[in-house]
Amino acid sequence: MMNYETIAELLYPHITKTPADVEASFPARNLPEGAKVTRLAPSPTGFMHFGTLFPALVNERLAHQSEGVFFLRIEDTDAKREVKGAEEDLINTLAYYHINFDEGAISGGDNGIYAPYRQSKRADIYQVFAKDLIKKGLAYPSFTSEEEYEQLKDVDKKTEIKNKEWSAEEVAKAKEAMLAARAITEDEVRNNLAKGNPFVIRIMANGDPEKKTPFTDLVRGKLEIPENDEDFVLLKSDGIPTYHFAHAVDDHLMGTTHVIRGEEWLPSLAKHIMLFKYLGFRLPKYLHISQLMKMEGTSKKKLSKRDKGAALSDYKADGYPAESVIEYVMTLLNSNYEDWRRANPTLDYTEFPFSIKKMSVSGSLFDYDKLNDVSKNVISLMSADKVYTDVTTWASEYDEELYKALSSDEAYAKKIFAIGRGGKKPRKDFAVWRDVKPYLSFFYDDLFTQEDEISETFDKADIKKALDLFMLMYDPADDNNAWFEAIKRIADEIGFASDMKAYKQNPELYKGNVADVSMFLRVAVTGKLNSPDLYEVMKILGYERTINRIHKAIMKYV
RNA sequence: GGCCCGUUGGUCAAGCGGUUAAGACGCUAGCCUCUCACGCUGGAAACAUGGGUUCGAUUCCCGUACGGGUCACCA
Repeated sequence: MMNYETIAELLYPHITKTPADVEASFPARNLPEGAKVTRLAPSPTGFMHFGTLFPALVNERLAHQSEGVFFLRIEDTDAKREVKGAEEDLINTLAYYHINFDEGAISGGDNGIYAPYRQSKRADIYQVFAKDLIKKGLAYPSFTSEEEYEQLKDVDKKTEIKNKEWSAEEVAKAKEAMLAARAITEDEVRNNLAKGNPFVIRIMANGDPEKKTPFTDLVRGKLEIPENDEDFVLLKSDGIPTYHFAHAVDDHLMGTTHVIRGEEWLPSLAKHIMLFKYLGFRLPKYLHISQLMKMEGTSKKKLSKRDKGAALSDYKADGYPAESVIEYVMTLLNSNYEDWRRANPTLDYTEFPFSIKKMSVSGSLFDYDKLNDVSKNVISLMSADKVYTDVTTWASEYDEELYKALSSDEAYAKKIFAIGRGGKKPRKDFAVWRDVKPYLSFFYDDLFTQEDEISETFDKADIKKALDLFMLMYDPADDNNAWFEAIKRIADEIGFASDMKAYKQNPELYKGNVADVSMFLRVAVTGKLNSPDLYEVMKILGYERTINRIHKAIMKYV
């Protein structure tokens, strides 16, 4: 007869608290009915990527929309994989995308009554529960010799598993070994401890995978989960828990009501259900978000950290405003978000009634075209001041030349950004701040380049004459109409059609039309065949700069 | 390989037993227009497959195929 009580004491003599003691020090939350408590629980093993932002936003919305609590817990249970600076990057990046926490491991500190929020600092808490499970015969220690342990550390588990195909025999064999390990005796424990052999704590799984547990996932609906029969590890040999154990203990203690995570966790659900049962905890609600995919050749693949577009820093570098990225994520998360946005173009996204029911069950494919379109819309609704501020901030970090130009004359730059902005049909020139420079470089003499030339089909004499005439006729005091009337007169003067309708009916009667005349001017003034409204452009450039540009162009035809 | 999840146009996605199967992005024709960017009006383009259940299946059930996930002292 095994004495579980004794084994537990041998293993954890320094743990004197009971689960009840721990529970008492972490009282339940006092929140209004229906308030959701959610959390983001990242592990600091790399830099922020899109796949973290995705569930982060769901967690944040669901909590704050229900007057609940959203907290940050750092799952730093794997010292080997920990990356320096990752936690800081995580917090900064989340803040950049307006993901704000009510409590947790915020900016280096611990903010909240359930502290600590870093799992590496909670070892004793987990051990209290582990010890209790051992006492109850629901978990047991599993020793490895020092050599075996060293070997274990060298194995590249990830590639090994990836390449392994599990035969039925192997599975049966592993199971047998597991059963043998359960029968560890008090003496064996004593001996191993005396030798200083490291040990892990495993759960004593009593599930039968043939039996299915009905389970309801908030996005996926009714599922059938096979019971767990695997004696998975609860505490690693360093005394730190695995994800599974930490999840059960922490989310219980911290009062998480909704566990929102990626669907890659679905297969582990059986373990978690078992743990909550063994520990006597009430199961939280679960919501498994479908994975974000990317196109690789002809098939879809999980968007992994290394993929282009996965690192959130890429979006910042390209100059996607944070608002655009959030907006795009919202469209991915709730299928009716775009309809709502059309109906409420100026409301903040936080006003949107986020609904779990409208979340996608199948994975979504990351689509740059769509992101760009969303971003263009977002930017088109910004004020010129906001655009100026954002572009300048971006340029200060990524484009010194542009930064210098913009900051040299704030009022001038704002006038440029005001073109076609604020009306019912705003221009949509920018998807990213990177687009800004090529768009407005001609406004600055230092950045001006002659990009396009007038087609050879036009007579150079005509071009010169048109430009000459404009020099004479241009009156910066003219309004848009008067300005255009002048161009029409020039057209008539050089044998081009001033009336487009007449031109279209008999194009052979003319050498060209007003649009062509405008084009001559546009190429002279902006160096490009395409630009925003020329009248506006000239007004912003100012009389002198406009005339200078035209003068220079004329010189080419002399 | 075992287990789990999924499958509506190129992409995202409404739909919840009877629909001309929405909408968005992209592509495309045209209109508007001093060019561009907008905007407007159109167009091409889809229910993976086989069997049930049913008067009737995109919708419900089963199989098949395909795709994805997962099987660590990682999360």
